[in-house]
Amino acid sequence: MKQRRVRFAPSPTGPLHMGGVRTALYNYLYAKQAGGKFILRIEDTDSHRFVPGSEEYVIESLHWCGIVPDEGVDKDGKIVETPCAEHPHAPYRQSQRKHIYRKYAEQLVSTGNAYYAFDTPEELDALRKEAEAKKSSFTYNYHSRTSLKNSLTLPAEDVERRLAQESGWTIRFKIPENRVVKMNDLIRGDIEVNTSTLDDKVLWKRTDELPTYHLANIVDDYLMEITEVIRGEEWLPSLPLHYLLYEAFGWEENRPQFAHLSLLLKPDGKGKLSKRDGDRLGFPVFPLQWTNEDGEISHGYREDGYFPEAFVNILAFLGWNPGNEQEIFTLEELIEVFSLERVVKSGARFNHDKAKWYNQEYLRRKSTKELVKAFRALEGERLSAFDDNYIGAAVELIKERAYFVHEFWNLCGFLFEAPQEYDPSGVNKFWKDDIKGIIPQVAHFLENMEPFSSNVIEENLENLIITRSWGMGKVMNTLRLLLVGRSSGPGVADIMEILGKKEVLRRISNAIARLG
RNA sequence: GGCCCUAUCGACUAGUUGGUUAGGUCGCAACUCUCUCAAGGUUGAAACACGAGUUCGAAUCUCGUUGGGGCUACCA
Repeated sequence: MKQRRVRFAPSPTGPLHMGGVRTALYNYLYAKQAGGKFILRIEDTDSHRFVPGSEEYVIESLHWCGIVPDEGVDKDGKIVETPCAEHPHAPYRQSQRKHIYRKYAEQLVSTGNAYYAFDTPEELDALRKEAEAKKSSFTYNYHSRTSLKNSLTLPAEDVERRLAQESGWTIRFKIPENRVVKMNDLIRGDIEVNTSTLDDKVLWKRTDELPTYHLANIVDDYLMEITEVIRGEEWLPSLPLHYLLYEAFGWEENRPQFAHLSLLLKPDGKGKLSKRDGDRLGFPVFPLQWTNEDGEISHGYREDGYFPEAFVNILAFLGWNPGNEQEIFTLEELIEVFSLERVVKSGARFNHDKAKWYNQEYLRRKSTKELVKAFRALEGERLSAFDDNYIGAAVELIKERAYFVHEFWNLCGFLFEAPQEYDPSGVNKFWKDDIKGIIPQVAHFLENMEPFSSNVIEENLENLIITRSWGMGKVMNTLRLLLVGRSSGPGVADIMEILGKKEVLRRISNAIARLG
């Protein structure tokens, strides 16, 4: 079997959305499992919508996820522009392949599969508005093209003159009339469409003298020897055109197989997931943070504290499952078990809670060493006076209660800074006259405790409290309040062990002094 | 409007050759553990969109309806 070659082909019109990352991921998994190549190609044939920085954003996003292209991007993370052994099909940016497409577009005209059209955008707009007024719609097709300005209707000399004189003309594909195109999709099975419902799509644009997606895409997939096209469902309606193009070029033998992925839907309401949903519902829709030209910041999974492994896992399970009950998969494991047959056909709704759960699962799987490093990266200054062992003990105490590393400080900051104030409702509830007499006795008892370890503290303290009939809850909750300033948190004995005897006694006496 | 795709708990989904108490995960609830809050453990509520048809028997096959999604640009 020949080598599998798949591609991810985003257009640089802004930040890559998580749905795009999922498409890239599925392509990557498919390629890696088959021992094939994953290619990145930049489809920048729309000069008007180009957004600076989006190409770099795509590459950085994929890199963060560990979805690294085999072809199209060099070791420095740049799109390859000149062919070499590893990147034989360069350039991988379509704007730099313009000369290639022109030839193929004209080939289609000469074989009668396409024609020059001279209608201006304004003329076509007018026709659309006119049709709209009559509650119908204008379509450039077998029916209407006979009455429009193109090389099919105009005399040959007129066409010659226009091609020579006029700067603007487009090339349109001549969709055959009343034929059934039989297609196959790896996920959806057989699909049939009658060509009479299709329109004569523009293949070559007059406005920026570049091919449209349809032409560039087919030519590049052919030239780059792509074997499977795994892309979003929004392309399904143009699949018949793409089939027809392969046929018109005589490339049917080399036509890739297609797989159309369902779209990611809004968590609530209607429609597909969009940029705005993230801000509205409080979760990121982009892998990495993005700042647009107006300075507006969109959240990114990376900056919001998601681990890339978790993000990849979340994406993989949005529209695919392994068929068993395992939910946590590394990239390597996903490569092993992924299959297009198990991709779900209907759209998947993103769920923020489940995404957080995934991150929590990955957080729990991290070693203390890794978490200490991540914690330091986030809270460097506040932790600088403490060594890794101390921070490690703190992390181990609270890691089970966190979804994200950025929650660590709130969960265990009291181990690094003595409380500045005491939760008023806790004070109100616990700091009563009887306990005021008990706490100094407890402090005195702790002074002589050796070793000052969680188990010893727990056991002895419990004995003391029970013997004196003080009440476990009352004493322990008060101690927690005095030690950390709050009435909730980890076990008191565990907190004491990490703080150490000296600090514990200091905090208790400070608290007594402060609270009176 | 037209064309195409799609339809199982609130969400993600299993259920690939028709026969299951329709399973799992997130979330939710209760109980439990417990010095608090989490976490953990146990349990529970929760779904085959609807209508025909085929069949002894349909979540599963067929048709229709309805819902959802996409496309309908000289955007991708």
